[in-house]
This record gives sequence, structure tokens and C-alpha cells, in this order.
Amino acid sequence: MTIEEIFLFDGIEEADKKRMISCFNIRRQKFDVGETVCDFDKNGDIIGIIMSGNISLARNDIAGNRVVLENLSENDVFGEMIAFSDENDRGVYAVCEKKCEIAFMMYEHISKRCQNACHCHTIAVENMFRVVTKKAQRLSERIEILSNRSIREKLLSLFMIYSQREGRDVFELPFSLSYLAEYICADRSAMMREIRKMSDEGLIRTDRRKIELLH
Amino acid sequence: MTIEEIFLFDGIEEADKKRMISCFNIRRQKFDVGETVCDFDKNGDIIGIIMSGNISLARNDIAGNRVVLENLSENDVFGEMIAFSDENDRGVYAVCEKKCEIAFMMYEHISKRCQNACHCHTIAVENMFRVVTKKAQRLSERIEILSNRSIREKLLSLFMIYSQREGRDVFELPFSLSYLAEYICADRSAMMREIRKMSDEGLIRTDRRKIELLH
DNA sequence: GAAATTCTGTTGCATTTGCAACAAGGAGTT
DNA sequence: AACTCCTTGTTGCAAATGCAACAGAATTTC
Repeated sequence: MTIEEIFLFDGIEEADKKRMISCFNIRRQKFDVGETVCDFDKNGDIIGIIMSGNISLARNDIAGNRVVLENLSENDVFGEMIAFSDENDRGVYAVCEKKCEIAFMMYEHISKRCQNACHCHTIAVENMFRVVTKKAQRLSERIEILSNRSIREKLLSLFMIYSQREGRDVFELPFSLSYLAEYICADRSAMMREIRKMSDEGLIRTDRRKIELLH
Repeated sequence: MTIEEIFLFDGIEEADKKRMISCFNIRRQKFDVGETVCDFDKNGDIIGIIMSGNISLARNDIAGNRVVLENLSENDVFGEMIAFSDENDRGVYAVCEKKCEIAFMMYEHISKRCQNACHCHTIAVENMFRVVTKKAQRLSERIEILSNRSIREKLLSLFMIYSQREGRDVFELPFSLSYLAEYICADRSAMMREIRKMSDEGLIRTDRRKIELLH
């Protein structure tokens, strides 16, 4: 993926696009699995756009557990200005999950008006708006899942979402069961136990990541 | 609060503002406690801005429990386009918590360009962007709280956020303890028990909604 | 000011969950 | 083939949690 293809510049003419790119002062950087992509304690005003690969935003809680806040892939945006409250989120960082390339830029280039490219700026803000809206939707969806009190309800809630998304009762999770447990904020073994119980009771049928909702 | 004071029009000149308001075709409506403000099953393309009072966005889960997704007050925005995924969120509705007045408008008036008021439109989108960003921050904050596995950790996480926000170790929750339990998605009695335990262990000192973080 | 409603606080008990620990299977590497 | 790493799957046990039910305090409503 090239910088010109970033969603931020969708709908902007080539000439203007080139102008903006040099004006935005974008820095590209590659990362390997496990590397820290960005530490938000030090980089409050930076935003990153994922050109390729996967990263996750995480935090280490008081007990030392890694808590995954979000998983991001191509075309997703991250940055303290976008999603974190400036005061409270000490210790949030982005870490590479799959070899990735990130485009970094300063937030103010988007938020503040650039003298030369007024119209392009407008479109860029609209593009940005669409992305943040989608992000809010995803966060909202996760809250809906997490707001269930039992592991069983969390799972059913998530399974129904994926089932509807696929349009049928059988579907395959796009991530590992370990990750699923992390996502619904439950202990993996407790989750496995619950999945087995649900199978025994005839609620679902499963084979590894393949899930079937019965009736 | 008047329509002219809505954040959406911040930074727009009076004359333009008037033009936009008539163009946006805004409908104002008052609601009493308990009334349904909006049912998103039927109103996918509407957005509402709270002029005064309080509402909450909620969903009834499979078991019939009311699950609060968000609580909103003056100047907050809600609408399916803003925060819900169009496919999965059947059964989401907004309900009045404190006598309120809402300004309703169609989403496309903001998203689509109006022939007459191009520049104003730009500013409106920027204003909207700021609000959605703040919303994403709040959702993110709640996920951080919910991602803790125990009630104790959820409480500590929330208490620390409020304590930092106030700038000191003593603070008063802006909502009831019943609501707090709903917000952290825990059983109220279990939460009360945990609060007492934490007091006994000298972690906190509490008197109703007044909380003090010790050491 | 009385009545109704909500909020705060408590307890016993059954169930769910987390934790720790282990083991088999698959994928990828050397 | 041997090795490593990660995923899936399992279990016992202690601890945390939800549920149901109750009661006094505070707040709101009429």
C-alpha cells in the first residue's frame, strides 16, 4: 500500500494529494512482531495509520496483566487524540502483532487548517470523521458484549453478531480462541468450560474456531 | 439552551447560522422521565442533540435485563450513524432520565454538502468530528474499566479515573451507587460487598457517594 | 406532611469464575 | 527429525460473583 492510497486522501485530486503529503510530513516505518509501535505516554499528539499488517493497542493493568483495548489492521487509525482521554490513560502502547508498516503524522496537520489546501483539508477531515465514527461503532459493539455479566451471555452476544455478519448460523472466528477469551475479558479455561457446557446443552456445535448456532 | 448555542454551530457567523438552521430542518421536542426519546430500529438516519436534561442509550438483552450502553447529557449527540453498527443493534433505544429537550435532525444534512453554505458546512463537520472523537474516548475509557476481571479492579480503575479528574484523592460520584453497579456491569449487592471489603482492608474510605482513595 | 419511590446497605446460598497446572496437537524452523 | 512456540482442551479447588430477599435512610411526589 502506498501513501497515496491512504483513506485520508480519498476523493482528493492527485496534484493536491501530492501537495498535502509533503505538507503533512509523513514518516513511514516498518515493525516486526512484538516491537512497540508507539508509546502514548511520550507521543500524545501523534497519529498513526496502518499501511499493512496488524497491531494491537494494549495497557498493563495494576496486576500486570496485558489488557488489549483494540486490535487494528490496514487503514485503521490510532492515536491518543483519537480515542484516549488525555489524562487517564497512562501506560497505553501500540504493539505489532503481524509484520506491519505504519504512516505517522502529527494530529494538528489534520485538525488545523493549512493555508494552501483549504478544500482538500475539508475532505480529509470528512474522511477522518468517517473513520472515527466507525471506531466508535466498534467500541460500542464491544461494550455491548462486555456488558453481559456471564461468560455464556458474552459468548452468545458475540456469536450472534458474527453469525448475522456472515448471514448464516455456521461461521469461523477470524481469531484464535485464546484471543477470543482476551477480547471478552474472561479466563480462557473458564471460557472453554462454558463452551463445552453450551455444546452439551445443545445450544451450539463447535470444532475449534468453527461455531454453529443451533436453533 | 437555544438552537443557536448548539456546539454544531460553534464558530459560524450569526447570519450563516440562521441560514443553516432553517436548512437543517431541526425539530425540537421535550420529554419526561421514562419516555422513549428515540427508537433506532425505526430511525436509522436521524441524529439527536441534547439541549437540556439527561438520556440514556439502552438495550434489552436476551434475558430481558436493561443494559445501559451510554448516558448522555447536554450537548451530547446520539444516533445510529454515529455509534451503532447498522446491522446488529436491533433493540437499541434512547430513554429520558431527566426531563429533557432534544433537537432532531437528519444525518445527511451534515454529511452531505449543502449548495449555499459550503464553508459553514466545513466548520460543522469539524465540530461534529470533535464530538465523535470525545465519544470514542469515553467508550474507550469504559472498555478499560470493563476489561478488568474483578469488581475490585473495575472499581479501582474507575475511582482512579475520577480521582485524577478531580485532582485529589477525595471525590463524590456524580451518580448513584445503583447506577455505578450498572455502569461497571456488576451486581449491586456484590459491588457493595466489595466496597465494604475494600474499606475494611484500608484501601478506601467511603460514605455513600463520597469516595476517598487511601495511599 | 404523608405517601411513594428510590437509594443504600446487608446476608445466605448456589453458581460461576479465575487460577494453576498439565497434556496433546499443529505449525513452523533449523 | 527434533525442537520450539502457540493453540486447544481439561481438571480441582478456592475465591468471587450473582441472585433473592429484606430493611432502614433519603429523596421525591402529591
